[in-house]
Amino acid sequence: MNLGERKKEILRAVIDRYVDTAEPVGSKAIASALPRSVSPATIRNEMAELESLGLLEQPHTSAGRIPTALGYRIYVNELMRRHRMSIEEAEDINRALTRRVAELDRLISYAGKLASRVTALPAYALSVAPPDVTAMRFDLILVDANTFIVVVMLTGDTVKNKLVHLPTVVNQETLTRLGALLNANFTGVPDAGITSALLDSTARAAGDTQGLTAVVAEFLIELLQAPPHGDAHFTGELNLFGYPEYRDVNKAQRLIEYLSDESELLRLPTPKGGDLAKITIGPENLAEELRDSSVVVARYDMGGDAQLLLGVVGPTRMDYSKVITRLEYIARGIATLLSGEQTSGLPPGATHAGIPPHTINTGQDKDDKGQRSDDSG
Amino acid sequence: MNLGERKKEILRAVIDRYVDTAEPVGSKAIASALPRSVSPATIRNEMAELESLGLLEQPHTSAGRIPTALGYRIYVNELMRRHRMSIEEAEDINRALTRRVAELDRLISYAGKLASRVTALPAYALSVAPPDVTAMRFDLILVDANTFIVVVMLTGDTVKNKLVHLPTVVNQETLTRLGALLNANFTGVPDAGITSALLDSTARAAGDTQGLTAVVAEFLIELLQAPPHGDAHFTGELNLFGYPEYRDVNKAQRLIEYLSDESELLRLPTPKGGDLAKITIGPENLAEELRDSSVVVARYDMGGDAQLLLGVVGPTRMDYSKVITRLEYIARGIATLLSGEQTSGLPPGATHAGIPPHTINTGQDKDDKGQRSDDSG
DNA sequence: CGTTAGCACTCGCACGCTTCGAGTGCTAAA
DNA sequence: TTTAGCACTCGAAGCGTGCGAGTGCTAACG
Repeated sequence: MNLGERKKEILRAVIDRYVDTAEPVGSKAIASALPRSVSPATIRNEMAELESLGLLEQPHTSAGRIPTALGYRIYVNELMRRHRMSIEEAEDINRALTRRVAELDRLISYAGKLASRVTALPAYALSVAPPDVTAMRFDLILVDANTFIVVVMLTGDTVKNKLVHLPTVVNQETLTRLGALLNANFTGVPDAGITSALLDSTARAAGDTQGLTAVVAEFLIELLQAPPHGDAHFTGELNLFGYPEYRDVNKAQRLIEYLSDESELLRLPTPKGGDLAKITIGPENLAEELRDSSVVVARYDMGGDAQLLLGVVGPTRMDYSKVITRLEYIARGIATLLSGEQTSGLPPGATHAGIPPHTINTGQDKDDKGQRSDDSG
Repeated sequence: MNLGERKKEILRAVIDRYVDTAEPVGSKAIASALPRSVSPATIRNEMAELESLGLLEQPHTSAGRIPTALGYRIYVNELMRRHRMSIEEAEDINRALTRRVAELDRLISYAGKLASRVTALPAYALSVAPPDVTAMRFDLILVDANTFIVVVMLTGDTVKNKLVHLPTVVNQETLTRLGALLNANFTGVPDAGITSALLDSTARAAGDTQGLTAVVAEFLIELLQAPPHGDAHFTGELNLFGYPEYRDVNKAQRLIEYLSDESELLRLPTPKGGDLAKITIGPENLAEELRDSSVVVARYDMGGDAQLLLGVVGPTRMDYSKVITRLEYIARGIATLLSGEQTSGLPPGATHAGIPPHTINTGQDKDDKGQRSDDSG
């Protein structure tokens, strides 16, 4: 899209103002907002052209203009000024992050909450685990005659346990033997590798006639499959009601219901390749339910194939620049926390001063001509 | 409150209808709804008296009547017909319950979801654990030179674990000794019993110079304190928007925000003494935020001091009878699942046929004259 | 030829008025 | 004590009007 310089300024001004007020903006307002002094009439002519290019539209004759999805696209790809967080804000986030160092699950969900808070939008957080989670070691702990605990350590420093009550009596010997066999046969084995043949042979070798092997295997399979590809958390739904575009409660409700389904979250747009973030505007969304909302997602790679995805959903009229900056900042902070020391104190990469300027990547899948911009001012 | 028979019928009729329609009900509607045939004028006279008794009110002069909080109170205590669930409904709930047998946390939270679904109201579920959770056994598992897993089994068949990375090297010997000492010194000890003197002596005896004892103790304290008195789950917020009394989004939002705070959930009204359920109507609520909503909560004792609380929050105009029946049914089902077999299949006490008629206890703390009724008609 | 002033026109919105009807209280008769 | 009749109240819905923000078009200007 090659627009004249003035058209760009006008489009940007219209969007900036519309993002602020949620009301159609007229020629007069733009005229007084532009640095160069032009008359409203000139603006009107330009706006008429921007409209015929499909970047602006009028809700009705006699109203001002509002941006179309395409208009936002151009804005995001070419026009948007990179938002810089204030030091206070960065410190606020840092403080929120340092306070919480807990298990992965909680940290991820907390990231979502934090994102929601700082963007004033509903947010979600996904940790996309490497698809090849496997067990690393097994321990079976005899508690009493018919109770034992299975402790399974998985790749990624995750430990899970389960208390098993049996209708029959177990002895330490069987348990020890089974433990050794599990460690020998089941570590490093993916979901699909757990065949009934393997189960049978293990059970026989362990002298297990009580189905212990099956119980453990079932638990293991549950662990390997359970979060299909990671944890999904969605929070901050209520923020939606703060925006006039969701004044219609049913509309908001439909959206929230859609997003409350974990499996849908996993299907949301994801930044691919070298992109750190992805903005999907209104009708660019594949899901019907998102067609008049936008999704902004930041990705952070946590070593291996593990990724952290942190996203928000909101009206197409959102402050993409602020949102994306904040999401990236949090994702980076969380990821560094995870990969770095377990001790508290924010890792250097996540301090305000330490953030390097970085690419805004706002890939759009269909008819994405690969525009990218590194607008640093 | 001693009302004439006809006044009771009228009050009941007004409430039944208002619960249905959410609109002021007039004399004519009542006249045609009552079994005995009376003219609207008579009803009007009676309604005027009910109004002067403070049981009904008029939103404005020329509208019909709506019940006051006191009116609901009388209704709930004396007039309400006990709702009987249909077999289909009971089976629906049974089915939902049998499908889910998981860890306590999840089961409780699932109970909330289910309650919310069957009542079409926001719901919460609390498992109020006996205040005396303690550790029952410890196991320390050496993973590699500077990593080990702590497995703690708590009262109530809960098992928790934590992976500990150390900056230094541990050996199996230290770990074994520490494990034995933990089992000797820390089992059955409540939160407050974990003194630094105990820590010191244990560490010394174990030959622990690396602070392992402290790490484990910290984890233990976290476990013993963490859920101040159990887990709280709140779900189904969105249901609120289905009711005209929460058409004002801000009002709904305030309520939801209030209830999203776990610590507030713990402070909600609780059935005490012999009561199985408690209904708190509008201004009877202590919390300002609940003053124009009602809370219905069912309790189920799960052996020991452990309780399951299952509640919903909604407009004062709610179908108390249906709601209370359903909550009790679910609470009973869940509690039986928990205390009963781990295997699936609903315990006998929770089948439809098996539910004995039981007391409706709708205690009201202030000026509760102890009315109770076992209206089984 | 781009820019701008002027002007007629459009159209949503807020305001005030009217009508309608459900429901009431009161009175007087059954 | 109940009921028919009646005047009255008052919110909700419908309708016309005026207002104002904003537009597109035309014609003049540099």
